[in-house]
Amino acid sequence: MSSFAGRMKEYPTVSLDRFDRENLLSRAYFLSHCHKDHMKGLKGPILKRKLEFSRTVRLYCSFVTKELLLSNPKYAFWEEYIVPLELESPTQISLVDETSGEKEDLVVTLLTAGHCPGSVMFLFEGSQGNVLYTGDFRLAAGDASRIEHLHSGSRVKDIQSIYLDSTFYDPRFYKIPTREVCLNGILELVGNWISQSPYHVVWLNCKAAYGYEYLFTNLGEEFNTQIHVRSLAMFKKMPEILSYVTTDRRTQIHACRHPKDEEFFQGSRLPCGCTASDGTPLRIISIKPSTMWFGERMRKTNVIIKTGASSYRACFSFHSSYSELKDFLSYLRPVNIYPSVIPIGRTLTEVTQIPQKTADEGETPDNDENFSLTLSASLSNHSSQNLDSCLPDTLILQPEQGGREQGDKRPSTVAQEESNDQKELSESQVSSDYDIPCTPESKTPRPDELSQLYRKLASGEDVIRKRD
DNA sequence: GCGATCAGTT
DNA sequence: CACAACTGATCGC
Repeated sequence: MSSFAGRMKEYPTVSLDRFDRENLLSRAYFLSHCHKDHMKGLKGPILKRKLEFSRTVRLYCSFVTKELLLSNPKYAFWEEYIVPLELESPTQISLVDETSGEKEDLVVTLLTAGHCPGSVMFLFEGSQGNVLYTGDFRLAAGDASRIEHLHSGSRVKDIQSIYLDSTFYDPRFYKIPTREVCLNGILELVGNWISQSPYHVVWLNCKAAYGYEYLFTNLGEEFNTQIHVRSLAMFKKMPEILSYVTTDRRTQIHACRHPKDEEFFQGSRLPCGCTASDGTPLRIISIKPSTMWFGERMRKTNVIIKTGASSYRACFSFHSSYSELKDFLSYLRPVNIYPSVIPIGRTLTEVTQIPQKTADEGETPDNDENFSLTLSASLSNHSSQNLDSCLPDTLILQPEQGGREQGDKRPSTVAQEESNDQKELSESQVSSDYDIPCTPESKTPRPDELSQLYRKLASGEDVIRKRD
């Protein structure tokens, strides 16, 4: 789960993967991929209202992410405000303060992230240096060296900060078999089963999320078949996926789902029924893709585990392993690293916090969403050493002063972001509605209304309707 | 009735 | 087995 609050220290007037709270004030939005935990606030009525008034605020994402997003009617209102960008195409974006007219230019480049269809990393280049926001990603060791726009000639660009998918930043997850190794294990298991008879079928027990599509296309290609899924609508403009999926259940490979499938369909059942169209009972095995990891010295890395008479787990990961993350970081050598998630299992060591906001500086929302911390604030000072030794083994959140009660399940540590010029909104304010001026006859705001709206948004005053 | 949030589950 | 999303309870409007 991403716990990133939405803004980067270097370019605080843009928001990424978060669209609520203070992100409502941003001049531009970026969506790295279409998973719901990166879309918080994206269907919010306040944001919708803001877009209707704005001439310059847009959402930037890949073409595929745009398609996936708009395939959900709840996000349809974004259509005219999305600017899809090609991968590997540096694009200049003007960040305009619509109140003052103040303008800042930023160049953004989308880099493939390998997490799910359409997933990208954002490389920002501007007055505050080069910053890489990875979103969620899975890249193999050595991949960073093959990304052109991380280089300038033959040299790696100077990276001020990386906002990192730190899901597996823990030595416990040292090694995760590569995509290819995992895929080959699954291909072999599926092939051995479905070749026995037309009534031998497999059910891929996938979570309801994008990211398994390359599994479907590879299986479809290998066995010259299609995979049964619940809906094709989201892929209708993606022929290379669409051609490998079907809603016709007469196929030997299924990834269909049913709301109650976990309870009833484990092992030897199928969400779409357990008999063939001629009435013959199907012979079903289930394969659950899930993350498997191995220690540094672990030799045996079996990517398929039998979990029952007719059920298996197969290795599959949406995120880079520890060693892949270390490889990525030691290649790019950023000055700062900001982890995007609370580490799983924390037994760890060093960490450097960015300066904390003091408790008496106005209202600080009491939540765990604004945390942000940095490891090794000065990696660049260690240039003569092996950088790997400068990277902390693990990440840990530092205890907050006057910490929480024991038994509180939330992270016991919250590092606040540095205060920006923009005023933070308190929790109660955020849940209220903005009282946005509007011309009754038309959606078009009068010029003074627009300027008034943004002045109010910027000041945090009067915009919030008071509740009693 | 809708949406947000939380705890629990897979 | 560790991720992302669904379910159901609860609360507020």
